[in-house]
Amino acid sequence: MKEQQLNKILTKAQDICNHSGGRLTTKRKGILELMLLSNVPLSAYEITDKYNKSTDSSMAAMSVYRILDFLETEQLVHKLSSTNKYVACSHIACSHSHEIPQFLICGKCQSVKEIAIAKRIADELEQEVANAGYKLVNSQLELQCICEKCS
Amino acid sequence: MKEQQLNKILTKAQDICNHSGGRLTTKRKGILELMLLSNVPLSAYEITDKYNKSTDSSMAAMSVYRILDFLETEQLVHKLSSTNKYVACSHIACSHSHEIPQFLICGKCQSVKEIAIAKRIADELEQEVANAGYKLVNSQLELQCICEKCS
DNA sequence: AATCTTGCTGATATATCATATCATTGCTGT
DNA sequence: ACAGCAATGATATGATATATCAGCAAGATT
Repeated sequence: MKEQQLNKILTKAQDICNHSGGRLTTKRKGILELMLLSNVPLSAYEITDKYNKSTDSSMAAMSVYRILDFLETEQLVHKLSSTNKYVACSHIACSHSHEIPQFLICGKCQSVKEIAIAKRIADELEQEVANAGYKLVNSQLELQCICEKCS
Repeated sequence: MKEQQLNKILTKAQDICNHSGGRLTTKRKGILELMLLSNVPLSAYEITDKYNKSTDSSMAAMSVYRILDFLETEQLVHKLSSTNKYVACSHIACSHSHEIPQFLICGKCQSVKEIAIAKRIADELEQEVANAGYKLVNSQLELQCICEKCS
């Protein structure tokens, strides 16, 4: 990722936080930056290690979990519940409103692509769920895939 | 669940294991039965506790994990990776070949309904994934819902 | 500016989920 | 009966996540 692009995203993230009243502190920003620069999802403990190594700091994992909670609330990062890892949102700098995220997770290299599926499919899925008597509350999908490079 | 129905399922499970060369031992059968009788997915440690209470036994969690691995391989149980819990397959006694399971997980009461979505939707989903350059390897979906009773 | 309030972080403990490894038991086929 | 292999026991440890209370820092109120 180019530095210019990174800065643009971080600035937008700052805007989002300002707007919601949250504070994008130095540490929170540091965690977000680190996640934006990672090609793969990271566990909370991996994030902790990376952060501490990159800053000669010693933040506890506990703090990282709290910061991840915050960033999730601001929709700046997503948790992949199938792998217990976390990724930066791919669409922070996009102006359009956020779609419900869908993740393609490569089973070989662990890379993740965040896509938006056609609304029609999401609707059909919701209809199927409704047919079963249930109401869909969150259609975030985590799909186990093989990426282009690995296949 | 009626006892007659439970026995039918357990007999079918026995058949499946015989066919694959696996052994449905007393303990494995006990764990499967316990899971079939549960209305909600259970964690490995919850299964361990239930089993030990129901039999004055003291199986270690380690053994339960191994047994769950076995039962998963035989497709008698499924793991819900979004919640780290395990459920008995709803279709053990069905004669038709197994579809890829899709789970509707109630966010309030934790109950789970295992459904098969229309093949057309699955195909469309796969096509979208292909458009993104990825290849779908496992389309098991875990959908966060609210069930009829809870809504 | 001093104080207050709130939210952020530190620190520690503990709960929960999962795997590694080696020893022992017990079926199964010969 | 015996050898071989699958299943289980036993113990240790790693990985993920939450609870709780104390201290600190930034903006709000006076």
